[in-house]
Amino acid sequence: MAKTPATKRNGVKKPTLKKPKGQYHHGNLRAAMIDAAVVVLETHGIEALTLREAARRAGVSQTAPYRHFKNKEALLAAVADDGFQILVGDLKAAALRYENEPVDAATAMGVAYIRFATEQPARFRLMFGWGIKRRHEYDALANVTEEIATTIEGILRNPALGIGLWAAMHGLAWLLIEEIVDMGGGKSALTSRAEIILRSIVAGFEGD
Amino acid sequence: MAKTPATKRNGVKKPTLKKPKGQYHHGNLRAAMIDAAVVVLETHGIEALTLREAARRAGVSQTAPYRHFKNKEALLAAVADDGFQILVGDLKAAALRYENEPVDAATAMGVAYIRFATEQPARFRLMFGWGIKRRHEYDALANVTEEIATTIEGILRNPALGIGLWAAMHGLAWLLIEEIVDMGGGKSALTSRAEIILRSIVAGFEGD
DNA sequence: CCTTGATGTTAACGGCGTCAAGACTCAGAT
DNA sequence: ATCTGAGTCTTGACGCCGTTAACATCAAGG
Repeated sequence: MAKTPATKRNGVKKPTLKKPKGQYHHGNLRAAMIDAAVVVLETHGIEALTLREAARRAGVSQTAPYRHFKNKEALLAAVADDGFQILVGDLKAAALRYENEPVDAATAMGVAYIRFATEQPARFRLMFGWGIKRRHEYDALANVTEEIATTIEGILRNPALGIGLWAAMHGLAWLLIEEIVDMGGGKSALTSRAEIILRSIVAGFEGD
Repeated sequence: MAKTPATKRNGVKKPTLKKPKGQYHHGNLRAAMIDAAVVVLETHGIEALTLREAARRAGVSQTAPYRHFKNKEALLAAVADDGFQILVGDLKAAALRYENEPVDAATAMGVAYIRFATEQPARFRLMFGWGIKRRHEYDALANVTEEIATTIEGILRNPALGIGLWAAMHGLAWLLIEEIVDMGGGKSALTSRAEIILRSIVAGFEGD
């Protein structure tokens, strides 16, 4: 949904985090909870992300969030959806830079995908590692994953292979953030090596 | 480590589950805990997998497992490692069926990978969705992922692309079990469609 | 001003992971 | 035969968690 973006990609100001003390109402607790959740997620991992901790950081009591989220899962869904909005924006931007050049466009999308994952690994895991039934209970999530699929498919000459491209991007991202494979070097080395792999996969698709 | 397999792949008998009642000692609590954990995992999902529940199913008190596992995470690691042993066996068997035919062998491995994931999705998620630091704290896990990597690389003419193949297999498996993409049809249709995608990726690698 | 609905607080419940202290069992040394 | 000690399991307790119920506060419109 991301009705309230709260903090932009490189947000200049964070309008709402802690409740103005002395005031009974917070003002924008929903957004503040999402922000707090994202911070906890990336700094202390998902196991440290508890409803109570996020509420503490927002400066409200532990049960206040229930006015804005049905339960903990709903907060996680909001955080995930927020991330998906950013991701889909990144992917579209990457594709747009190489119109009519499928191989370059697909490779750029893959690089963007992997950059997102490595920059916010915990959030990325939350977005995709969630168990089955959940996802379909939140319309926003189902919609945005659909959007990613069509974005990817729109790049290739043979859209049916979109799944393959997504799978390759996703698998590579996942193996990297879980540190199951490592590709040596710093961040730039990682990106360039990932690009090589992605390009060879895409080339296979495009018959080049 | 999987020192005590407890239940074989298609285990004919389960020697140890509940503690023989009236007896003080269980006899094989470590294996029984792993078995119980696997059952809970696949029937009620990972969020239902608690130390106390597994202990209940094994018929012991909630703290008995601490004699065999340092903490909950150690139990999960054992379950994961058990799964990895099965997976690596499946992969090697698939590769062995098509010696000297890289494309077929790699495709077969991919199919085996996806079959494992779709047959035991919760366990598969546990094995790979674990957060970073953990994995390196358990030698067995680091070793077996290494083994998978070399198994995959051994198939291709250009071993450097092993990462790409693993990524493709893994990503496809993940998108399927999370039901982010669906490939229609029943199980056999899924397998055959997955095979097509995998083959086109592998073909790109092998320059065929 | 007074009602009303939205938003926040306090108190409490059961379940969880974990620790500390004690009870049971059994193999081997005396 | 008995003692002993290591290994195993139990009971009891602690703090944290998600969640609910009952109550308090605030903002806005009649």
